Amino acid sequence: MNNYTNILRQHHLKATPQRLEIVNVLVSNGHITIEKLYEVLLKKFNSISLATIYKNINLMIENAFIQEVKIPNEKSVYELAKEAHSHVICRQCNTIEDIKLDLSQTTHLASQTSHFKIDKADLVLSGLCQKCQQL
Amino acid sequence: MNNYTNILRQHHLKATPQRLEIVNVLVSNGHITIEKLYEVLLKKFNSISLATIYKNINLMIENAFIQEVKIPNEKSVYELAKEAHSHVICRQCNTIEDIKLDLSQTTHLASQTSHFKIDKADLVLSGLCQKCQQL
DNA sequence: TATTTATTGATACTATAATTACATCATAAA
DNA sequence: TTTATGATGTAATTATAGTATCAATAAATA
Repeated sequence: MNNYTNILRQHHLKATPQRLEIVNVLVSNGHITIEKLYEVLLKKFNSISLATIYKNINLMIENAFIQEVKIPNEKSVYELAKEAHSHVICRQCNTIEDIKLDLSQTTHLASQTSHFKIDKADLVLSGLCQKCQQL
Repeated sequence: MNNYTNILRQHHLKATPQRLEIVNVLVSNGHITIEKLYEVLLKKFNSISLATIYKNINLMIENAFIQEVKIPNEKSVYELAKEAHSHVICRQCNTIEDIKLDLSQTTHLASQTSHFKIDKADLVLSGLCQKCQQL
């Protein structure tokens, strides 16, 4: 029983090979679209169904195991749930990286000016990654 | 010739009644989905076509006259293009407000840690608006 | 005000995204 | 190892989003 089996069970999800592979892909790729996830899983399970992907992604979201990340001008990607963080995306190659930034000052200031009680900050920074800057 | 006519012409768009109303709705509502925009325009033009909405929204985006805003867990909304700003959304009533925040420190820091050349920051803050806090 | 050119609305269509039903099969727990 | 429960794959289906065509019409300009 590998370690992803435990993670899945903790979220009340049976550890099927398909799910283990989804987790595996999320751990290694980090951020992925439904479409791409299907494509990748097809390599391992040549008869996997898109319905299975959708059913699992939805279940995992319900169980707060993964979360959707909306990217300006792009399709949504999914990532394993973890502590709050922001994202950096390269507009050239679409690489997405997590980045830990302290936004407490910003949200505090925003609370004051807007009179909203703010408890979440979704930040997506766009630009060029190191590689693409050199091209 | 009202003032929206000029704005449209400056963006090389003929000032049709439908377009003037789209601008009008964007100015007063601030942020709106395609769906809702269609709904609202139908009140004024009872035979307006959804195709007209799409054609205009796309044209206006191409002409950098309006822009799409992606909101976590919600449909995209459209707003008039203006100087960079962030958004605050109420998770209860879905009200969206613009907010001007200085993110230069944050993006500068992010550039250093990520080695990305960052030129854009999309920030969506979520919480409860003043009204919904009281309910 | 006549002419050119773009826009509109109607309709049909295409594309993409997501869900359902159900028989078969696998996992987890007894 | 057996059984109950839940997951999978297939296929059909529904939902949602967006585009193309084109005749009629309106806006801009000369």
